[in-house]
Amino acid sequence: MKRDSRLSSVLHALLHMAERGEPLTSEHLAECMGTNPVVVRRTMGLLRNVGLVQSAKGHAGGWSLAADLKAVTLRQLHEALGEPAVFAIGNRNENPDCLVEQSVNAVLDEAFAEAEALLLDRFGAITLADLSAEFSRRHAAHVKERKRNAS
Amino acid sequence: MKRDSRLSSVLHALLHMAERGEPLTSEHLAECMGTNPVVVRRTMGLLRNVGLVQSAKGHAGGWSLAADLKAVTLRQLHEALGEPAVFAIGNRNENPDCLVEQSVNAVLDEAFAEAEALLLDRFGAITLADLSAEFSRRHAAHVKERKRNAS
DNA sequence: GTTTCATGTAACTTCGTTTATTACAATACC
DNA sequence: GGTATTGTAATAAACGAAGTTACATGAAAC
Repeated sequence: MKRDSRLSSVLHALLHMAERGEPLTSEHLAECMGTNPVVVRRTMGLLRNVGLVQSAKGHAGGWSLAADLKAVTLRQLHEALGEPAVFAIGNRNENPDCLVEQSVNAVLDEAFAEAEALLLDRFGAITLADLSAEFSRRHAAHVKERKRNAS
Repeated sequence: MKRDSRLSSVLHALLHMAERGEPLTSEHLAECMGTNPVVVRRTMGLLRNVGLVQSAKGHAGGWSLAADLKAVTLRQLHEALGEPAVFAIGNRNENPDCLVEQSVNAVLDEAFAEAEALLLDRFGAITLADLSAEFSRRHAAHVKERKRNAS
């Protein structure tokens, strides 16, 4: 089953944008994410629709953040991407006549709903600032490690 | 995103098998599930591999339950099906060099792991007997409703 | 023992979805 | 004006899941 990795992609892109501070072109982002500039524009366009980023054409144009890192949650991003299906597993038929299947669906749906609620709740509690902090932590550890190896 | 509905399918099939008590052919099951006999054999074969059902060739052959309804959990079935990916969302690259992406992955993975643990936990607590009971409840309600409408 | 019914399984095809690509219009800056 | 960049439609490619065909195997009926 092929997974939707757009959330992961945009997070990657947004953090790079936050690091840099100047607009990054679709081409640059595409290269750094191993994809295509048009795909980047399509995806980032969804974030622009809800005001999370802005884009500029022409010289020195590109994409830049339009919101405070502390104010953007993963849940917002998930919603901006159109709330794609969370699960790769599901019912065969959502509205079956068969009572057996209806029973199966009801029980499965409940379990899925709980797990989805938990996930979205977690997403709602994680901000871009949290991710940025996680990066800083890893970056510091990385630098320290490199230093140790060099000496 | 296309979902893997095999868990839903096999539950449907297993409950029908439990209702009937006699072996059901792949063809019968396929018809009642809106699919193909070969697909049924492929899928049920996975359950046979772990001893949950048995199959018989020839006249009066077919598929029948080989375990107690109370002893079979959804989690076992999920495992028997090869533990297919639960989520339709995931990381773009599981082992990136980029520290930014590593940070993103780490945070996302943690959230997914929690939600998956919850789901599998729920699956572990639901048996075929529970589903059968749910069906009986719905069946009784259905019969009652039909009676009421007829009078 | 031959016919019929059913599973077992490999190989192939079809289908739907997602992603990538091409192409070109629109716009901003120098 | 020329160049860099986004915006977007249309198309192609890639992929995986499901469906299908074909045939071998085995068990029961007659």
